[in-house]
Amino acid sequence: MIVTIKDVAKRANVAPSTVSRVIANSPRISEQTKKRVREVMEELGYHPNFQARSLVAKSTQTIGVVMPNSAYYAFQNPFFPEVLRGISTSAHENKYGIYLSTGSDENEIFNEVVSMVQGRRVDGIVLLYSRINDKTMKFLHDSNFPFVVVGRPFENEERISFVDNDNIYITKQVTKYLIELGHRHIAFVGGSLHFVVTIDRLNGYKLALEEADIPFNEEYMVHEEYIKENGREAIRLLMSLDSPPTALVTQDDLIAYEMISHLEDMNVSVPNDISIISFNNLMLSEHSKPPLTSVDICIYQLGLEATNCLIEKMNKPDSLPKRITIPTKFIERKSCKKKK
Amino acid sequence: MIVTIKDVAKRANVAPSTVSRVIANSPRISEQTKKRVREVMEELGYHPNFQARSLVAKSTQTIGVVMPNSAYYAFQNPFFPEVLRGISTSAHENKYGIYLSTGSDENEIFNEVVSMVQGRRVDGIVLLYSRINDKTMKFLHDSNFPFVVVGRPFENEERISFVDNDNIYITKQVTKYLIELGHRHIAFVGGSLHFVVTIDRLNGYKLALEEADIPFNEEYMVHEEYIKENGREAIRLLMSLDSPPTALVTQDDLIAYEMISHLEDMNVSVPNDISIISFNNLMLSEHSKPPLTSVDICIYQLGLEATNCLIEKMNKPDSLPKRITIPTKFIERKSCKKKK
DNA sequence: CTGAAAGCGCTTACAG
DNA sequence: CTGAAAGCGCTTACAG
Repeated sequence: MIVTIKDVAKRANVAPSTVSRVIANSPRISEQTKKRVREVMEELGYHPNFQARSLVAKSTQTIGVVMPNSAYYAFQNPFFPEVLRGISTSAHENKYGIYLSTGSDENEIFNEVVSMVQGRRVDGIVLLYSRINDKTMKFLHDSNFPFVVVGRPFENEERISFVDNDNIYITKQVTKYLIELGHRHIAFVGGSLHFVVTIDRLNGYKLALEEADIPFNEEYMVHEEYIKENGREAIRLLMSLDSPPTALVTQDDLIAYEMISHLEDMNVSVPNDISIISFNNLMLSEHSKPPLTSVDICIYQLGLEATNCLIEKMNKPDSLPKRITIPTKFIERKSCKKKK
Repeated sequence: MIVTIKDVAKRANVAPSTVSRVIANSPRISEQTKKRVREVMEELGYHPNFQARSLVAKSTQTIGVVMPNSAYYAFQNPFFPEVLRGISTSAHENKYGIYLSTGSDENEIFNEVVSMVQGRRVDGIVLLYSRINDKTMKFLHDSNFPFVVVGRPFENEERISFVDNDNIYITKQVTKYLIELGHRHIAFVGGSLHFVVTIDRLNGYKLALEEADIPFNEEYMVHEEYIKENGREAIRLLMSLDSPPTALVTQDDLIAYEMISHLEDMNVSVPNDISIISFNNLMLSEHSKPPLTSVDICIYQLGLEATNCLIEKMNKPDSLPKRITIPTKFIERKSCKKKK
C-alpha cells in the first residue's frame, strides 16, 4: 500500500540507487533520467520513508526542544510559546522539524533527553532553561551532543553555547531607575533561585543597591515558591513590614499582574503608593491597568538566535562555543512614579 | 562510539535477537538472561536507536500536531499553547512524543502533512483547526490516516473524529443573554469566515436574533480580516453607524481587549456605554479592566480529549469515528450591563 | 528458552 | 551515467 523506492525504481526501469540519487538531486544522474523518475514519483505519490532515510543518513533533520517541568506547566507561562515562535521560525527556514519534550519532572526530562540523544531521535537540542547543578545540561555537555541553552549555564559557561540577555546589567539599570525616582525601599519579588536567571537578576539588583549605599534587606526578598503557594499572603506580609517597600522589582509581568491585583484588594495603589517594574513585556502589559513598565527581553529573538546557533553547530560540530547576548529594551509605562 | 544492540549482545554472550526480546520484556526469555542483559545495557549505556526501531516496527510513537498558518503566528494566540498543554499531557501519559508542524501557509502545511503521513514520520495527527474546503483535512481523510480535529469538520462530519464545543448553542445563549439585558443592537466582531468555528458562532448569533425577532444587520458584522488590518478604524466605523451597537459579541478575548482599548480612546465606556461578551476566558480576562464576561471553552480539555481520542484510534484503526463535545462555562464578570 | 536469517526502506562506496 | 551489493540498527517469523 505504501509506495517505496523499489516500486518507483521498477516502474521507471532503473535501480533503487538511481531513484535515491534523483531524490538527492545528484549531478551524476542525467536530466532525462531525473525527469522520468520524477514523473513516476509524482504518479505513484512517492514520499521517502523518514525513518529509513534517517537511519542510514544518521540525521533526522529534527531539533529537540526541552522545556522545564513539562510542557504542561511551561505553557502556562507566555515566555514559552513566544520562544517557540522564534525556534519554529528558524527551524522552518532551515528545513528542520521540531520535537517537543513532555517530561513532567527533572528525572523524566533527564531520561527523555538521554533517549533523544542516545536513540538519535533528534540532531540537536535547544534547552529552554538553565538550572543550577542540572544533570540534563551536564549530560548534554559530557556527551558532546550539539545543544544550545536559552539562558546562562551555571557551569562551564565558556564551553557551552548559549543565548541570553545580560540579566545582571539590565536588572541593575532597572533598580537604578527606581532609586533615581527616590525609592530606597525596593523589594525583589519572585523567581526561583534554582534558576540562573534569578540569580543573575538578584545580583544586578544587589549591585545597584550597593552603588547607592542602600543595604540589602533579606526581608525584601519574596521567593517564587512562597508566591505560588500563597501570593496574597506573600504580598500582605511584605506590606506589613515596619518599613514596607515603596517599589518592587518583579521577575516577570505575570507576577507583576498578580501583585497589582492583590495590592488593589489591599487598597494600595500602583503607582501612587508603590511602583512596580518587571520583565518580559508580555503582550498584555501594554493594556493592563496601569500599563506596566517592563523590560522587553526579546523572547522571540532568544528562540530564533538559539536555533540559528544550534543549526550552525550541527553543521560544524567542531566550531567553538558561542555566546550570544540579546539586547533588551526598557519600556517605560505607568507603573512607576517618583517617591512621594 | 554509539553502542548498538550488537555490542550488548556480544558482551552478554547472547544473540542480538535475545537482546531485542529483553528490551521488549518478552516472557519467553529467562529471568536470568534478562538480568544479565539488562546489566550489560546499563553498563554500556545502551539506548535503542529510535529510527531503526520505528522502521521495522512501523510505528514512531509520535503524534504530529498541525497548527494553522505556522507556529509563527499561531503562538501569538494563547489558544494554541493551551491546547498544546492538553495534548502534551495526554501524549506524555501514553508515552507518545510530539512533533510540531511549522509550515507558514496553507500549501506548506499541506506538503508538511503529506510528508509526515507518507514518510511515516508520525503515527497520527491532531489537526488544530477546521477550515472550509481544506485540502489538508481532505487528504488525511482520503488516506485513511489516524487523525482527530479540534473543531468541527466542514465536510464529512460523520466520518471524521473531532472534538469541539457546541459553538452554535453557546453563541446563541450568549447572544440571548445580551438580548435579555435589553440590547437589540448587537454586533458580531471578528473571526474569519474561512473557519468553521466562526460560521457556527455566527449561526448561533443569528438564531438568537431570529428568536427575538431582531433582524440581522449586515453592518453589524465586523470581519477578522478588517480588524487585523486596522482594528481602530473598524470599531470607529461600527460606532459611527446611524444606530451604533450597544453590545458586542466578539470572537475571542484577545479581540475583546483590543476593542475595549480602542473604545476607551474614543471615550466609550465598557460596560456603561457598550457591553462586550467574548470567548475563551483567557487567564487575563479575570484581571482586565473591566473583567471580561467570557465563555470558558475549556481549551485544555479540547487538546486532552482530542489526543486521547487519537491514541484510541491509533490502537484500533477500525473503530468508528467519534464526536466529542466539550461543555463550556459561562463566566459572568463585569463587561456587560443592562441597556440604559 | 535462544539463535540465525531475513527484512524494514533507504544511502553510499565500489565497480563498470 | 547507472547498477549490484552491503549495511544502517533494529524486530520477528522460523527453527530447534
